[in-house]
Order: sequence, then structure tokens, then C-alpha cells
Amino acid sequence: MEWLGIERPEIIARATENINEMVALIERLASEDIAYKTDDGSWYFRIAKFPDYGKLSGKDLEGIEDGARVDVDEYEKDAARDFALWKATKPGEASWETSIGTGRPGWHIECSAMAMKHLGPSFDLHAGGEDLAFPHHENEIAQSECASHQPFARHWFHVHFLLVEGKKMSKSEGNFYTLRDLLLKGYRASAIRFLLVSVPYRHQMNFTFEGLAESTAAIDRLRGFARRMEATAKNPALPVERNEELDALVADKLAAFHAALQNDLNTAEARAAIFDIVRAANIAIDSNTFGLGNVERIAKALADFDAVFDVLTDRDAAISQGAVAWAQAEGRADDIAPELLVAQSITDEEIETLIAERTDARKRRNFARGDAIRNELLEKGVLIEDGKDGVTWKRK
RNA sequence: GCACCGGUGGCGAAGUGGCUAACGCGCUGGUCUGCAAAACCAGUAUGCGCGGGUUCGAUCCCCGCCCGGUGCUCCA
Repeated sequence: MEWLGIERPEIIARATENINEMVALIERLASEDIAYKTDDGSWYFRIAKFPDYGKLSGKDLEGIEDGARVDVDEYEKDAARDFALWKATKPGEASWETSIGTGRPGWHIECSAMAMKHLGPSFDLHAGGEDLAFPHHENEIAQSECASHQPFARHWFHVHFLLVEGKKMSKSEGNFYTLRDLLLKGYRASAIRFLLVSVPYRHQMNFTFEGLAESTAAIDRLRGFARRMEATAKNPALPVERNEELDALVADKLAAFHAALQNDLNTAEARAAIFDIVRAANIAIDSNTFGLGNVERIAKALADFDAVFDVLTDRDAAISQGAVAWAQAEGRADDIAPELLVAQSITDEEIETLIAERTDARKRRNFARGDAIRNELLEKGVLIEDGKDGVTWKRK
């Protein structure tokens, strides 16, 4: 997770450490006859007591009427759609001895109990995959709101599953990749992150290797621009007064960036606004209409962008090295892309030395030698750029 | 079979009842460069799954169909 720049949760709750809370919740429901015990010692939730059932998923409950697809007697439930809160012990299963009997909690009660314990009866946001809306989240709402008599989560955030190369991801399709797999193939962590966040969460995205290459190129452009801004800000030849037209455009696009994120996290639109700024600023610099006064707002835009997207700072090499080290330790060295090892075989110091030699050769107009060095570095994944103010380089 | 979500250029992907259908990548040509790279410019969907309908006007609304995803039993 940290490889993708994802923050760790403040609290990671474990179901097995919160059995008491779950039992208390079931007892509270039982006191209002919402939870009931069956002959085998299991507890079920009486959906008839919660008229709002189905409000999240918009399910038509007629489809799961009593006895339609489930043998009611077999489960001893009062209604087929009632769901388990607590399951009586079965041989070979973990169980706890509690005031409501010996057994283990049902799946849904765990989440209700832990969410309310840490966040209170009402909280802002509950997330989950699209597959969980029904029945899991629906059942959480029913249990929690019946127990607390308050609204449970105010907003629900359901992410769509992604497609991989146009198909659902599955081991049998052979399109199941872990983050480590992708890193070992030579893709950058930042590109993976950027691709994943570039499509709004509500939409199903098609994750492709071509898409990863696209993200890599897009990040290169953004990082290149960030570097260019830094260099430009230090350029003493630049006029101090700002280009008002450009500044207004940047302000406009920065507002659009934030508006897009405010609009249900539309990351695709937010991203577009930043690229608009990049292009406009590049044009201004290229046409010598850029002033030092323009730097401030653009720097603010980049900072705001990166506070969310977090791809400008290059930590890719270290992360890839981590993946390589892992593969070597696990005996999976064969999975490491050759380019990755080649790229890691040259140090920054060695690159600087070669570039200095090349610059020297070019001054003497020995272009053959200069180009030879450039090609040598290129083979090691190092790209040289000759700018007006000197040579810069980056790893591919 | 039923319900919900989606189907936009070569690819990824925004968006809107009527303005040139964003943005990124790719590709082609150009500027710059010793040559490249980077950056910039121009071009690249007469078109938004298919067929009807509503409307002065639909990619955007309605209906049907096709395709993809998810759910509709248990487990988590």
C-alpha cells in the first residue's frame, strides 16, 4: 500500500477482538424483538421490523420472498430473507462463549459493531466494493439503525471493479496481476497510482498495459514541467512582472481543479485542468511572455495537485528496488524484467560522470563521442535532455 | 430470468438538450536542435453501441434490443 502512496488507516479493527461489542449489539436488538434466537442457538435479524430495508441497493425484495429460493425450514428462520447475526457453534469452527450462547458472529454484525465503536452511531462515509452493497451494507444499515435509532453512514462510497485488458480480472483468464508483478515487469509505482486515480471511482476502468505506458508518459510530462518551473523561477533573466492573462487562466483552472474534486471526486476533470495549466505555462515560457510573478500561483496549483495525486516526487526507483529485493529473496528472480536490473546497475554518480564527459566532447564538437555516450546511457534507461541552460537527465 | 451501473476518436477517459465533444497517450507534419530529447504549433470522432420515439433541436430524455460489469444461495 505504501508503495502506491496510500496512507495507512489510523485504526485497524479486528473482529475477533470485538466480540463483546457484537454481542451487546445483538442483545440490544433482541430487547426490541428485532433479533431472535432459533432452536439451534443461532440469532437472526427480523427484517420485517425494518421497513427501510433495501433503501441503499434499491432491491426488490419480492425476488427473495419466503421460500422462493431457500428452504425456510432448513434454516429455522421466521422469514427466508432474515439474515444471521450469530451462528451457533459447528464442530471444527472457532467459537466464543457469550451471554447469548456459544458460537461465532455473523459477517454483517462485525462491521456494524466495529464501525459504531470507533466512529459513533452516525458517521460520514462508508466505503466498499460494488459487490458489497447488497446484502452486506444493506444488513449493516438495518442492524445499526435499529440498534441506535439514528442514521448510520451518511454517504456510501462504492467503487467499481476494474477490468484488466478488457476482461474481468481473474486467475483463470491469466490477467491477474499484483502490484509486485507490475513493478517487476518494470512499470513504475507512480504510473500505477496515476492510472488508478485518473478514472473516477464510480466508473469501471479498464486497466491495460498501454494505459500504464500512457500514465508513465503523462507523469514524465508533469515532472518535467515541475522541474522547468523550478528552473524558471531561478532564472535571473526573466522579467519580474507577471503575465496577467496567464495568471488569470491559471487561477481559473486551479478553481476548476478544486471544483472537479468537489464534484464527487471527478479526478479525470481535475487532471485535465492541471494539464491545461501546464500547456499554457509552457507556451508562455517558450514565447518569452512568462514573468517571475507567474510562478507563485502555478507552484500553488502543482502543490494542490500533488497533495491529491502524489506523483510529482519521484520515489519510483527506490520502490522498484524494493520489489526487486523482494523477488530475489523469494527466489523469484526470473520474474524481474531485465531492463529493471540494467537500470539499477548504474548509479547517479556514474551517470553524472558520463554526462560531464559528453558535455566536454560536445564542446569540442566531437558529436560522435557525445552521441555514443548518450546511446550508452539510453541503453541503461537514462534519457538526456539538452536544454538552453544545461543538460538534464532522467531515468526512464 | 430480474435489478442496478456502463458502452464516447487508434487507446484511456471527461462532459453537455443547441457553442470548435475536455484532457492524457499514440500517430502524421512543422518550429527548435549539430542530431536527438524536451517543449510548442497544426492535423487526427461530420461522431458519442444499434433501432425507434419525445423535442424547433439529442451523444445527453423515454422505450426496445445487443454487449460488458455487479448483485439476486452459501461463505467472507
